[in-house]
Amino acid sequence: MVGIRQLAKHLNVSIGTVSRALNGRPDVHDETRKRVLAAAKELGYVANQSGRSLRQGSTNAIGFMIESSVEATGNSDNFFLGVFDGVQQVLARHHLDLLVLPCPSDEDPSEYLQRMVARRAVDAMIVSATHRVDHRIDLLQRARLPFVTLGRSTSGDGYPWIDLDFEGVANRAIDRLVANGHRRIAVALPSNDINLGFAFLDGVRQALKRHKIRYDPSLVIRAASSEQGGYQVAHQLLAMKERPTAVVLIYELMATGVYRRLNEGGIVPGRDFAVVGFRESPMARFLSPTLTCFRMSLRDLGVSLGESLLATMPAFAAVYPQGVVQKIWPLELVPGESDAQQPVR
Amino acid sequence: MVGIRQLAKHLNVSIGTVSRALNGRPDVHDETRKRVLAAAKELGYVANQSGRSLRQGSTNAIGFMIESSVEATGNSDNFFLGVFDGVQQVLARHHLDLLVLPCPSDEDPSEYLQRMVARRAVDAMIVSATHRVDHRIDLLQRARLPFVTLGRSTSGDGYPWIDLDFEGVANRAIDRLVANGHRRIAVALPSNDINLGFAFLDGVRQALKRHKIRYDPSLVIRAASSEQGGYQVAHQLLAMKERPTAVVLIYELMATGVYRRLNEGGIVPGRDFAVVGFRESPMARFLSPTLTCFRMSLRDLGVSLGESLLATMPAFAAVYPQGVVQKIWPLELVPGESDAQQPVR
DNA sequence: TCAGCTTCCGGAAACGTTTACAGACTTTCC
DNA sequence: GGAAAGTCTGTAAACGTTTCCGGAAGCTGA
Repeated sequence: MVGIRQLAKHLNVSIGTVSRALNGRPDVHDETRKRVLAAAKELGYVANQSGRSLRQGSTNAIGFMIESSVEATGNSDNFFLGVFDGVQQVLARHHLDLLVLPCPSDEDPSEYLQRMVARRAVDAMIVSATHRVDHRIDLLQRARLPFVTLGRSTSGDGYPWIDLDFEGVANRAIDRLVANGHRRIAVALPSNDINLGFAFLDGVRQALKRHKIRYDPSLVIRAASSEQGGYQVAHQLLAMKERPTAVVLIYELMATGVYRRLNEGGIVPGRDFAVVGFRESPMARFLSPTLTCFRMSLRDLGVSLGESLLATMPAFAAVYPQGVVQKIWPLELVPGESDAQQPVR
Repeated sequence: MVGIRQLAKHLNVSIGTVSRALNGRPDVHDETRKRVLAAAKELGYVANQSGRSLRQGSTNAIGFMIESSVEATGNSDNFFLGVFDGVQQVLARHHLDLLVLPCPSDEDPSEYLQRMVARRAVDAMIVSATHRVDHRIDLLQRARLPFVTLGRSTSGDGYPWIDLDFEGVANRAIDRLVANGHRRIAVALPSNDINLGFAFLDGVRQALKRHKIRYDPSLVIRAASSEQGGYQVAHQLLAMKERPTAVVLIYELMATGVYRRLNEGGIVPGRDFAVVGFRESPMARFLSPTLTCFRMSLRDLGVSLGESLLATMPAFAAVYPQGVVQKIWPLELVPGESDAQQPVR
């Protein structure tokens, strides 16, 4: 493989000149720069990343930590692919690369992150699926590694985050259901302590209070973020003595499972039982009757994450002067038929 | 941040000794090693990856290239999450990390790969979604970077791959449909030149030949790997003058779209029109009537990919002496109701 | 003419590791 | 008792790049 030395020798210039030429430094003759660029292309030279980052102390890469276990992260129906694309769109403007770091399902997320940070393989991080208390945030702050989280947490202080508007979604979902005459409304929540569950529940309780409906903890069902989780939620609800007439789901993947269980019981969503889903996923678009849910642009979310991250990196702060971004990401209501009907009394 | 120098000074030993102790070299006193390990943990020292890989010429990381665009890859993100987990299980045994490299949707995959290879950020690569002719394979061979592809290609020569058994799946799907009395069978294929489309079509034509059914190119519909793609396939089929009685789908994401279009036309899958899907995805499990499709373990596939990759890496060839692995990955038939009925004549 | 400025380039140090080598000390064996 | 072997450690070079620094050459203006 050709290194900068071979390239320099081939051109009869010093390696310093080659480096300056390739990095767009002003103090190199235009003619020389052209020759260097041409030769680099011809010989297929690309700077060795290890050498470069050792010298510069930066890697020109940013990391996006996800979890391999769908259960843990919650989002799944092609959620991440869309977000990656948005992030990369921003990073490409600055010749930064995106490395996705999937935490193995059998490793502790904090330890995994610790390893990745310590390796200094990336200059900054996007961390998804934040928990109520999330040591990863302290860890990143201690390490002084720029980061943005996708989701909030009670840990850490004054760090940048972007969080889907779980609170708003819950509020609007309840509002719609109440407007349709429902009073006994169940909620499906995550089974772990991922933060979005708390935000969602907050929204639910706010809305119930506004509508002067007593909050009944027995109507909160915890389940996994999966089709099966949704099935179990519906199953539990149907088995209740005082059966609720509606359910609000926190995970996009739950909707199909809920529909399946309802169908098995001969119960038609939107006629006999109201369902409000979360994200309008490709899967949700298929359901019949159509699911009332909430729409967002994954790509735009990715762009926003990328820009917020750059804003926290000293090297780019001038270009993205937003400072510490803390943003609630809005979702747009997509009215469907699944919550259209009054409950049967 | 603490480097090996600070650690050495803190322990009053040389940096050489620290390095040897941490890397498990035999020529260091047990007592010393313990002290070093303890101090490293206490000070939170982890070797800087850039320095290490610069010296060793290897990065202790392997890359997994995917494409951000679902359309291009054909797989949903839950497909990859499962595979990642399997790969990591193998890599963890050798302290290798997995970096997922998502090719932006607006960048040419070969150029993206070229960049990643040239950066020398990984020691080896797994490349997914291979095309009929795929320059990435030549590129990797020229660069002498160990790699495995998920999917075959006509490019390159004697390189390791693992490919889902598209041919076998197509054969079995057709067999079942023919056994159920179908003769006019449509096939949904990818709209691009991804290799799996060719393998699938080969299988279809083999099976048709065995059953002495003429192959009718007009029954081959090309569409995107998505719910919408499936919808369009069904739409086209229903509009045909000589309407087929069955369809075999190549992408897991298509099934829901096909069902939706059939439902709209008041056509019941498995009664009025037969459908055979591809992978048994979480989504597929929900469909009603149940979808006839094919099951595989994503995690096992990941493990196999990981082991095949290590077998091609000189440093691990002794541990994984399989040599160049070329493996057809089997899928298990999951009989459903969607193809159960004889066609209406 | 020459001091001062600008433009361009080469030389060399530095980044943080690993590892070959040499050497100090201890043990073994005749 | 001394040579040989074994055990452990320190020293220093090397990996490929970027960047500071000094200096050569060309230009400007008095």
